[in-house]
Amino acid sequence: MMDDIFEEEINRRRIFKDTLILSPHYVPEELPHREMEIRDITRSVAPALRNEKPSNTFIYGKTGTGKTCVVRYVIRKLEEFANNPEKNPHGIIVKTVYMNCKVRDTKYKVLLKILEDKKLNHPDLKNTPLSDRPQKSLKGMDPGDLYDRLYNVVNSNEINLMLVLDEIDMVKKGFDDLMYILTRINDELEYGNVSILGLTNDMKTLRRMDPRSRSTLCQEERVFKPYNAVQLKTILKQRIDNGFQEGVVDTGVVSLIAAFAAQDGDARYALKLLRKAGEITRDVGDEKILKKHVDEAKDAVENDIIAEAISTLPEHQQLVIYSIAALTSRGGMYKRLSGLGGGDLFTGEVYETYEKYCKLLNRKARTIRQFSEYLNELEMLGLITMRMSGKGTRGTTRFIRLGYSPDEIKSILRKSLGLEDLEMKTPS
DNA sequence: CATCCACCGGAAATAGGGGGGC
DNA sequence: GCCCCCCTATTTCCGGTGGATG
Repeated sequence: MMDDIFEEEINRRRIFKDTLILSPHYVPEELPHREMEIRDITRSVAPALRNEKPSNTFIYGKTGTGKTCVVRYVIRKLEEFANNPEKNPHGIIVKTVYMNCKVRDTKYKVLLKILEDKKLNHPDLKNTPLSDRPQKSLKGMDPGDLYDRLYNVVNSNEINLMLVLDEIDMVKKGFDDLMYILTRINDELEYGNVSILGLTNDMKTLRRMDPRSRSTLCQEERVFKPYNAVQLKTILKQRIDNGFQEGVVDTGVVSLIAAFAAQDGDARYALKLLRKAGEITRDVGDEKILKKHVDEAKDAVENDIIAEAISTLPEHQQLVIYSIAALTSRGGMYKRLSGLGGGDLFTGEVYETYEKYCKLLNRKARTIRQFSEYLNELEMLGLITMRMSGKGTRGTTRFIRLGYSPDEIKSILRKSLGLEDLEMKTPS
């Protein structure tokens, strides 16, 4: 009897139906407004089913425009097709390896990931890369050997191998060499082939690329446009139907979320907002999502994004950004000198502060050369912005400015750096 | 105009963690 | 165990750069 009351209560306040559907990695069965892109990429990839090498394809689109989703969808379908004996009576072998180059950021790591992938070490295959390695790792092997292993497994099994390199712009070391290796292997292979799908959200990638790498990678190009508000609404509705209980999300709320996300055309952001708004609604015990929940969710999501970015940074980069935050709230030299309200800092003063925090925490400070790299990386992450000094300063320096509120950043970092008790002793 | 400043960023050198092969 | 190779991260070296200074 009491259980009934509990259950009734639980059901009444139930907001979600299936949170998995709202997770960022979920690939739905239907991808609204990407039908054309799916068709194009399927066409690019399909020759593999005839044992022909697909064109290497370069896909550009800002975050949240569905690149990863579409590509994963297509390669999943491709493999399903290839693994179905009725549809693929000749048993043509198609393998796809997906990787995110944020983690595999060098030629070597990319090669390792390919060779250690389960799909290339399947027991049905001959000459698998790991067959003579009891420790199941190829770390430390010479790149020439890695190349031979790749050649052998592809050649002796006549594999149509498709590599998906997501965030390909993050490959810094050996990118051109990697592209070269992957083209050369096609020339040398007697059977099978290797093709590349490269995804990026950074247009500058193309400019930076060696022309030869570019022509290798960009045999075909696709651009994904940002979603508009109407399209975002369809996407949200689709997830709401399966992810939320009925009646929890009104159309007004959908429009509101779509409008926020339409500024960048970012579907991932829209889904994050939706999910967060649902969580907030559930936690306060309301029955449906209200406008105020969405507003609150917006702040929370933005905060989460920064907190996530900062807390996964290496320690020294955390120290750098902490120094910037500390100086920003204290004013910085520019403000002191000019009396203007700008929050800009000089490279030099930030470095000095960084050194002081290092001393405080008994860490060895990196040299200024390395420090300068850290600044560049922080800028790429959007945590700070920099511009070259113009008139009014001595020499060339960079003005550094925090992208977010210094207090937020300090409080996130104080814990992870263990600065809580030491803060008072900070030298000025 | 010469020179200095304060920093930038490429390249080579070095350190340190693994591993192979004998 | 020894010698050598590879990888990554960091330091060292050094030739710029754009403006300020005198």
